[in-house]
Amino acid sequence: MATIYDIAKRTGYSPATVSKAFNHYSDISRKTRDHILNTAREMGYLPNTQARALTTKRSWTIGLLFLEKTGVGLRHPFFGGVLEGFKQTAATAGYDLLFLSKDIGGKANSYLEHGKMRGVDGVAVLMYDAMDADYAELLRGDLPCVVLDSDTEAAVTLASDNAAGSRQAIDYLYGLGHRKIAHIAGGRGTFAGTKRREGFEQGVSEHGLELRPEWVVEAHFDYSVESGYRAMEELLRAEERPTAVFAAGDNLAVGAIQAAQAAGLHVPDDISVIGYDDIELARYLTPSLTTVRQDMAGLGARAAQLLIHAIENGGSKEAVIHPVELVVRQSCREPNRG
Amino acid sequence: MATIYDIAKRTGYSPATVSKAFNHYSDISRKTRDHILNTAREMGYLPNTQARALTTKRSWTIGLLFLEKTGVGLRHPFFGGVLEGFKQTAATAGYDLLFLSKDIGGKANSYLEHGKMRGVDGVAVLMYDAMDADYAELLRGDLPCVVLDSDTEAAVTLASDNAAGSRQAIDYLYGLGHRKIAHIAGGRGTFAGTKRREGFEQGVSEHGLELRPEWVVEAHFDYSVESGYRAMEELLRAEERPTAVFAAGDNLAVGAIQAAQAAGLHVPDDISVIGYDDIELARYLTPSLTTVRQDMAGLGARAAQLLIHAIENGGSKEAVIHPVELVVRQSCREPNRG
DNA sequence: GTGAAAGCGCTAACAG
DNA sequence: CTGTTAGCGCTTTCAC
Repeated sequence: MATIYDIAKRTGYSPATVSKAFNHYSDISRKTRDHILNTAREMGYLPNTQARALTTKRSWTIGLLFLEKTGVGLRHPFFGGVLEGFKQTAATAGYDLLFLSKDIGGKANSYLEHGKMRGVDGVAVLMYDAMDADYAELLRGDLPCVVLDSDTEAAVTLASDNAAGSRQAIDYLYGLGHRKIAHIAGGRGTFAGTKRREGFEQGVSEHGLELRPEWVVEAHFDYSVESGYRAMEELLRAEERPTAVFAAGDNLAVGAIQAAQAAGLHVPDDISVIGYDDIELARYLTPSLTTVRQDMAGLGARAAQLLIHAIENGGSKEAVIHPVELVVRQSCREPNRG
Repeated sequence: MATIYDIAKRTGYSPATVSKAFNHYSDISRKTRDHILNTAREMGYLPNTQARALTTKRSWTIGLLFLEKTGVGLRHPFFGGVLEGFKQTAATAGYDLLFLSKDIGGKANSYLEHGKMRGVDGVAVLMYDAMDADYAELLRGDLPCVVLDSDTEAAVTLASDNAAGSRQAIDYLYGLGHRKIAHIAGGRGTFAGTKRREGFEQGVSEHGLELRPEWVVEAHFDYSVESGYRAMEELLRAEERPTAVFAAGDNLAVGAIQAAQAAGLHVPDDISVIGYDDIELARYLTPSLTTVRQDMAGLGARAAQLLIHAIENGGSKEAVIHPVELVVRQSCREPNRG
């Protein structure tokens, strides 16, 4: 691999001048620059980012944090969408993405250590476990961070408008005539889950509806179809059956619908179900799923912007809210007047 | 950040000795090593991987290649699963994962350039576009590569047993009594799609079944639900309607079922549908989807092993086949004898 | 067992 | 405008 020394030798300039040519320094003649750049191209020169990072203390790398528990993170369509948006925006700004783990071949022992060893410029926490001490350590550290769906004050924060989304869902169900509304919650320890539950409770109480404890069941925190299925089974054991269910995620809603059908109920005739996310499949289910759409790619892109801004300009630890949108399809209808 | 010089100063040893202590050199006394390691820990020392990579020419980084077209790669549950398995295995072996793009802030112009600039030790091609010249350039380059679902001879290759999977699907349908079997293919330019189509054709002809051209429709290469929907619409316009459809992906199958239902058909009573992948949702659909299961996490893990082996031992460009498994659920039944 | 010295490829003052 | 020098943090001969 050619180095700037090779180019220097070939062009007759010094390595320093060659370096300047690549870094768009102004104090270099246009002619010299072109000459250098051209021969660099001829020689197939590629800058060595490691060497550059060593002196500049800037790696142009962003660390990515996902929950490491199996089946939770990358497998979920929501995070796939977010990651895609994030990656796109980061790449355009010149940043590469590197996954952070706490145990990388036994070398690093925490996310923070891993990030520092690798010299990442910042880290994006796309999914976290609030119970995880390593996550807290990371936020305490001095790396710029953006955290998705969190309310930490230790970092820039980006959340989808969980409260408003839940409210819209409840308002919609209420508008259809539902008075017995249940909730499949996203699991404690999940910021989004908590916010959506709060939104649910608030909506229900503002409409003066009854809020039965047995109408709120907590799914496992993985937002999986299976968790939704189980939660719905539990819901259906309630003394009085709700006429509508607001699930804190589309996967949960899918499981819920499945469980309802397995119990001999028809959705939406016997029970309405509304989800949250708007995953690709939502529109193709039977019945197609009414849900609160999160702009996944947009969230990812915004997260990347926020992090990059924090990296490049420092700046405050703001908390940004990203809007959501109710998507009406066919899994809800007016309740049975039976 | 503490460096080995700081540790050297503090312990009284030289930087060279400190370095040796970390790298498990044998010519260093146990006592010295422990002393160095302990004070390193006290000082919160973390090795700088960039500096190390600069001298060793080894970054312990693997480049990851996904199709960059929106909505195709990361969003697909199959790749989420594969990536998860890959990540896990790579991390255990001490490798970090970095996404490769062809245009990183206008600096690199191809995957190969990007990988070389970053000094990755190898690259995993998890999804590719055979038409993409940059992909070909990458394989021609001197970086160790593993390619998923490909038959290139320029790299280690790992494919799920597409032929056998398709055969199992066809055999199963035949066994149920189907004689008019259609195929929604995964799109030209996709190795897996091609193999599955071949498996289909072979199975059909070996059973002596009619192979009508209008019973094979090519979906868009993105394996999306929408593509499946469109393909099924086309299939249903055929002069004679098939009694069963083998779709080259679960997403395609979901779309196909949806389209069938929209056309007033009942699955599986009027038409059977079988998929390929076994995504999480498959079991929760109505009807639950009979499909050919790919071991996503296993594929990812195996891909990582193969690549790491190639990196560390060089070795031949073998082609590995990963087994699949038919999962019978409720989207297929014996054809209507009407 | 240990250390001195050189070098990986690049950038950042500072001179000229 | 261009070049000299020093150094980023680490590893690697090769002496001792």
